[in-house]
Amino acid sequence: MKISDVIEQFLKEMMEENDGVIEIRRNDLATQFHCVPSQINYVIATRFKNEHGYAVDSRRGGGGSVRIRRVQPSGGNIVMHLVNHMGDRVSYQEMHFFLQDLLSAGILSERECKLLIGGLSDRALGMENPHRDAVRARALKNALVHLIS
Amino acid sequence: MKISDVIEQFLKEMMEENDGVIEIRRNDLATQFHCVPSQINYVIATRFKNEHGYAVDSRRGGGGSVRIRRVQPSGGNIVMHLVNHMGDRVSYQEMHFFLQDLLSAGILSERECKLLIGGLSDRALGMENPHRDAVRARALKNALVHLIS
DNA sequence: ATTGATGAAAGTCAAAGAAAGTCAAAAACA
DNA sequence: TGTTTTTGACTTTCTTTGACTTTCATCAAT
Repeated sequence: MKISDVIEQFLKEMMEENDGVIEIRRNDLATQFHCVPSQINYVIATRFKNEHGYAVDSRRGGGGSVRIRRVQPSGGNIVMHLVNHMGDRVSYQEMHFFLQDLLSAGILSERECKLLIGGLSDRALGMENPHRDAVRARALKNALVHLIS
Repeated sequence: MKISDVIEQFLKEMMEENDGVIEIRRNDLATQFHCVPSQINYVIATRFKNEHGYAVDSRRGGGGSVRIRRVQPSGGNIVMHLVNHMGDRVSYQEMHFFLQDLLSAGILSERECKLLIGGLSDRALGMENPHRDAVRARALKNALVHLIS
C-alpha cells in the first residue's frame, strides 16, 4: 500500500466524520505518517483537486495550517458538472457562458456573477494569453468549488 | 489560535462596545496577554492599518497610551475608499482583511467573500510573487468596482 | 523660570522561530 | 519506457521576541 493512498484515505475518513471539513498541520501529519512534509503537498495536489470536489486553502507562518473542504451534495452537481467540463483554459467569453448557466440555474446571483466578471476580466488579470486563460480557468474553478463547499 | 489574532479580536470587540474609539496602555495589554510589548505594535501594524479604516495615534513617556479609532470614510462609499487605498499589491492575507471589512460593513455577503477568497487565493492564481500580489490587487479592485457600477 | 536627571511610557528593527510551498532528482512501479 | 511516488534541499510567508531608541512628564537643583 502506497503511503500516499494511506494518507488520502485517512484524510477522507477524517472528513467523513467531520462534516466535510478538515484542518491539518502539514508537519504534524508528515510526522504521524513518517514521511517528508512535501509528501502531504503531493497527496493534496493529486487527490484533492477542484475537479474532484475539494477546495483547499492554507496559511503559512506561525500558527499556519491547511484546510480542505468537500463540496456539499446539495446543489453541487450542476457546479461540478461545469467545473469538470471547463478544461484548463477558459476565455472571457466562455466564462460568460458558464456564468449565464449558473445564473439561470439560480446557483449564482447577479451580484456574484458581476464579481467574477469584473475580477476575472482580461483587464483585471493583465497577463497575456495563453497564460491568462489558464489563470482564469483555475481561478474560476477555485471560486466555484470554494463557494459550494 | 494565534496570540496576534486573539489580541486583534479583543481590541475589535472592545471597539464595538466603545463607539469606535479605544485607548490602551501597550505594556498593560502585553502583560494581560503574556506577550512582549512589541507584539502589540505588530498587531496594530498588521490589523489596524489606515486602509482598513483605522487611525492610530499615541503618546510616549509617562502616562502615555495608544489610541485607535474607526474612521468613517467620508462620502459614504466604503468600497471606493478601500479600492483607492489598496495599493498595487495585495497579499492573500491582506485580501482577507479587506473582505472582512466589507463583510462587517454589510457590503458583501458571506458567499460573495467566499467566491473571492477561493478565486483569488495563491492556489488559484498559481504564479509567483511579486506578480501574484499584483494580479490579485488588480482583480480584487476590478471585481469590487464592477460590482458597484 | 531654567536646567538636568530620572523613570515611565511607546517605537523600531532585525533576528529567530514556525509554519507551508516549490521543484526537480531519485526511486519505484506498471 | 513512461508514469507515478518519494525525498530533500531550498524558499516564502507570517509571527514572536528582545535589544536598543525615542519621547514625555515630573521633580530636584540651580
